[in-house]
Amino acid sequence: MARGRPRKIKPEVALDKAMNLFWEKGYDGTSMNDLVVATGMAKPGLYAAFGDKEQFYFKALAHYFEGGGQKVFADLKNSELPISEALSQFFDSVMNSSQLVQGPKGCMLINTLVECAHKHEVLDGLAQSINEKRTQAVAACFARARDKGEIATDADLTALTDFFSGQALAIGVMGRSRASAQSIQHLVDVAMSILPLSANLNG
Amino acid sequence: MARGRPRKIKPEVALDKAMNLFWEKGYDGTSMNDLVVATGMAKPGLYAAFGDKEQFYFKALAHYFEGGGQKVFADLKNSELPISEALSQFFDSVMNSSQLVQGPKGCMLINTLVECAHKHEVLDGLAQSINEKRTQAVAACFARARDKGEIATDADLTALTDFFSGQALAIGVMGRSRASAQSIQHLVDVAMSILPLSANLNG
DNA sequence: TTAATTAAATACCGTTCGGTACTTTATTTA
DNA sequence: TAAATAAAGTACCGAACGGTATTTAATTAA
Repeated sequence: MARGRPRKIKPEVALDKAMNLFWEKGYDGTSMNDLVVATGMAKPGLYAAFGDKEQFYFKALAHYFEGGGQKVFADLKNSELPISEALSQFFDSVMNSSQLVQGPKGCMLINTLVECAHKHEVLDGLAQSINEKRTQAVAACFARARDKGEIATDADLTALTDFFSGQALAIGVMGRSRASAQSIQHLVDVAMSILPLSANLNG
Repeated sequence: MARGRPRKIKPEVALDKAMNLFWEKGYDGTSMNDLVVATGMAKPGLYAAFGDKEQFYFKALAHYFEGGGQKVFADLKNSELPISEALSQFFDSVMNSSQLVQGPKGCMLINTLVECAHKHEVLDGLAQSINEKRTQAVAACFARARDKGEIATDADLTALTDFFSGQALAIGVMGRSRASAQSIQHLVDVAMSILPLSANLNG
């Protein structure tokens, strides 16, 4: 066993609680004292475990991605389902995450891009990288669909990718601003109705 | 003429400069001292003219709406153009405003919804109200198009409204996070390609 | 049982925050 | 020219901020 006084709180548990607080209240809106209360760790312990506030937020955002988007994006990228079903599953995941009834609202990535990425180079780098991963997952999904003959060969896959990837941004803002579940579903339904337009009619 | 020492700065000019600063740096990211520097007014003058920080931001957001969205929404609502052209103009305006090369980035309404609306009831009220006005303008546009016979009578206008109104949210986040103009244009192009699906084929 | 180790806990640092009291200056009216 | 008015300018308030030095408590290795 490790020497010295044992930890009262597992750092991974503290990080998860910190993530939820940053998610809900944002970077500037969350003070280190708020984090002390939320995690149960004393302030010097937080600095020892996670570094300064910027590094702490960075780790919280990385944890957010690892606990959610990473798998969702991989599922989309690797799905063997028809593209309409793969995208439906993707949007279901995005909606579920952005509309949690209790706890933080919206998408922490989008909150970061809007609130604080432009002021913290390090956070901007991570946020942009996660943002690109989502777009790349959608792109991979369309490339696969084209290879499988589901999509017309003359369809503009880049434009379709930008469109479907961008819908996640709208969903995140709607979740954050407590739009009705119905209106979010409407947005997704209409967006999905694009797909038949691009279908390979010879397939 | 007014008695007493004359104003060094016109309040309307100061409000416009304050709006730009709030737009760029957000509520928590903008300090009263920042506003003193940006407006050229001393701090007690700001409080006398605009109230406390929350009231100041409220007036800045209202000014933002009056100087942009209000006209854009009215144009969309009252446009006699075919709906495809009316919506194209609407999206052009939204893109232009969200992609300003110099100055604030993104859409101040969306920045407000994401960053601070949930923490300030008064700001939330105004932001929600502007948000609804955009959706109502899109709805009015579709209702008119239906009355003119441009849209199939069985089309789901509510869903189409939520979809097109929601695209503005995606555009705002993309502008804020410095997405390429091309990717934003892609999103709009694909979204607009929805319209023929809803067209009245007998019209 | 003692020394070494590690974390908890407290108390504090200088800075910046939103907000205001007070003094000074410029102008109009009497 | 004197009184009244209104804004500018300065200086400051207590509180909260991010961050840290120091002491205390709990555990393991010797």
